[in-house]
Amino acid sequence: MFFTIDPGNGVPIYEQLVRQVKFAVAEGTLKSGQLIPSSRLLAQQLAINPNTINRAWQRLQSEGVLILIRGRGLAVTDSASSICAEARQSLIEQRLTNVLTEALQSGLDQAEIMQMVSRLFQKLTPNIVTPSSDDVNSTPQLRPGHYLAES
Amino acid sequence: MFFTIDPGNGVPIYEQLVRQVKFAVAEGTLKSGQLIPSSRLLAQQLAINPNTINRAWQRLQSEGVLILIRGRGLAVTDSASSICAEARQSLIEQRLTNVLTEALQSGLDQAEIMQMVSRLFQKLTPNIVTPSSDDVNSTPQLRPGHYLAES
Amino acid sequence: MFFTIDPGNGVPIYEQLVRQVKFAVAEGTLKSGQLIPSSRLLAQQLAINPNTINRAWQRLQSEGVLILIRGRGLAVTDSASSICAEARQSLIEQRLTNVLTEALQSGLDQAEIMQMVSRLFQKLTPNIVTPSSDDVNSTPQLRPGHYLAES
Amino acid sequence: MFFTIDPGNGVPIYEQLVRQVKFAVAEGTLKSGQLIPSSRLLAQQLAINPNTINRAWQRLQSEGVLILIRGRGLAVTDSASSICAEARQSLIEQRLTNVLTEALQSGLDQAEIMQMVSRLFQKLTPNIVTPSSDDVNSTPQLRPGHYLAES
DNA sequence: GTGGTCTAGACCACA
DNA sequence: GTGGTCTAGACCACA
Repeated sequence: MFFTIDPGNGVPIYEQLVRQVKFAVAEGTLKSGQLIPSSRLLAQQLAINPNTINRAWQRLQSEGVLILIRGRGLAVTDSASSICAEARQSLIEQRLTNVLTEALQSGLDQAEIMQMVSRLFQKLTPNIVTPSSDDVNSTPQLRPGHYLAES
Repeated sequence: MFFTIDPGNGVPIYEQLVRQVKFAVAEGTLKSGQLIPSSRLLAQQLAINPNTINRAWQRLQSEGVLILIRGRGLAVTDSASSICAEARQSLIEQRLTNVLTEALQSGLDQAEIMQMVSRLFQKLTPNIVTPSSDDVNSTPQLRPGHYLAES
Repeated sequence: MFFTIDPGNGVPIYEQLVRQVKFAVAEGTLKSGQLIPSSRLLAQQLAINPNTINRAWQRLQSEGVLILIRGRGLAVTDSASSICAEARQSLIEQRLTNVLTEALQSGLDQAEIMQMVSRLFQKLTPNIVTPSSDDVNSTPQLRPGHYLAES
Repeated sequence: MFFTIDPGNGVPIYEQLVRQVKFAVAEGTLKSGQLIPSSRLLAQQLAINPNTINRAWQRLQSEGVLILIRGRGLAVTDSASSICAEARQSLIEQRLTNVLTEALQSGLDQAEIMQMVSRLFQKLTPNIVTPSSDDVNSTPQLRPGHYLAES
């Protein structure tokens, strides 16, 4: 499947998994009825503790995103799509609010902050207009090892 | 003095103190040579353990923001101003980068994110020019109980 | 592992630990990726409080020498080697500078000081080539009870 | 008189005073019978607490360097010269031993350390052969504010 | 099992 | 009065 994990970036591993599933569902990459990988299999692939994955999958079950189908595994629920879209929205909003609040409290004003945001976007989004063929896989914001870095 | 603490908001208390000092120095509220409150006094005022404050003050010493003057207390160093201005800049940038990166990875595009940022700013910074009468007391970013909230 | 502590020699215990880790990394004894002993284990072995060890390990984290791998422990970072080599160099230079400066200010001249240094080296490094039989067990610099003594 | 103090350099102020007196006696700058400044006067000049000076003067009395002459003040004893010469010797030796020991334990070898010592001497001792007249007062090791720096 | 945070309190050096 | 160090122990998140 498509999970990338960065232990030691501050965000708990199980949390990283939860977010990635939610984002995939919100985007439509993961659709209702689809099965997600078993904890044992995924644990092997990612070389992490199966307990950690169980924790993530259980969280997603308790939030109604996944449902256990006996003998088959965990599947994406019908309501997952709307749940995840909403979750994504509120998660991002929450985090943005926190950062903007802190930026304001640090003494920066709105104009300065907006300027920083614009500048950072330029760094984060590869030039869409003229992508050279070598460029295809080099979107810096996807660099594994920094996925979801928070600190 | 001017410290506000929110235990239980995820950010360690000592970390909250460290940031507030740095921001105050970056802003110019705290100036070179000034003594910061003694751990015992501040501990009493904030109703927390002096050790917690010591931890913050020591962090600031190790970063060159404060210097110990034996028998007198801790003073802001000469180099603190530039250190803190830089620290503030990189702290905010780092956090903004993380959130924007995550927002992009969640499937939102730059336009959508910018829209969220603008909307959030409207909520965070009450329009000072034409404050509606309902607005008077609702500056959310100053609510102490959520200062520096991160989770 | 290989830590030796001398409480009561003036140098704080946590400081002794910090230096020993840095020196071990600088020498290459501790390599990138290696886990250092857990605070609880080491606390037992050295018969000191785990908090004291935590303090040392945290200092090393804040300096980029160690990194937390959640649930596993603390590992030596990739950049630790260069950081520690540099730290060792500047630490020793700083201390040498202070002592030499003070020696000069005490009224001794360079020749006298150099003579002292040579004489002390003879005492500290037993002649390995032709060890006299009395010498066998008298390598003073390895006496644990004075490791890192400073006062 | 001739005292320079650096609060906040790690070495206690009273200790700085003790050393300066001892070194002055060892050098012959301060001679038997000479009176040293009263704590009240010196405290004013140095802008420090009189208690701190008393502590230094008392230490020197207890070591036989100073003696109280009622109604006149504190005078350098007859035996001070030999006491201080010896004290200077052992103080410097002790400190040198500590630093050299630590340098060896850090993994550096004798040759490397000797090289550092030589290099540092070049930085510390102004060129004696051709002192230009402007140079007279610029011996870097005397820079106040760094006198006796230890950390 | 691993650290991280916090409290409570002792003891010390220094001014 | 000021911090600095250390102990003892609680509670938590994470793997």
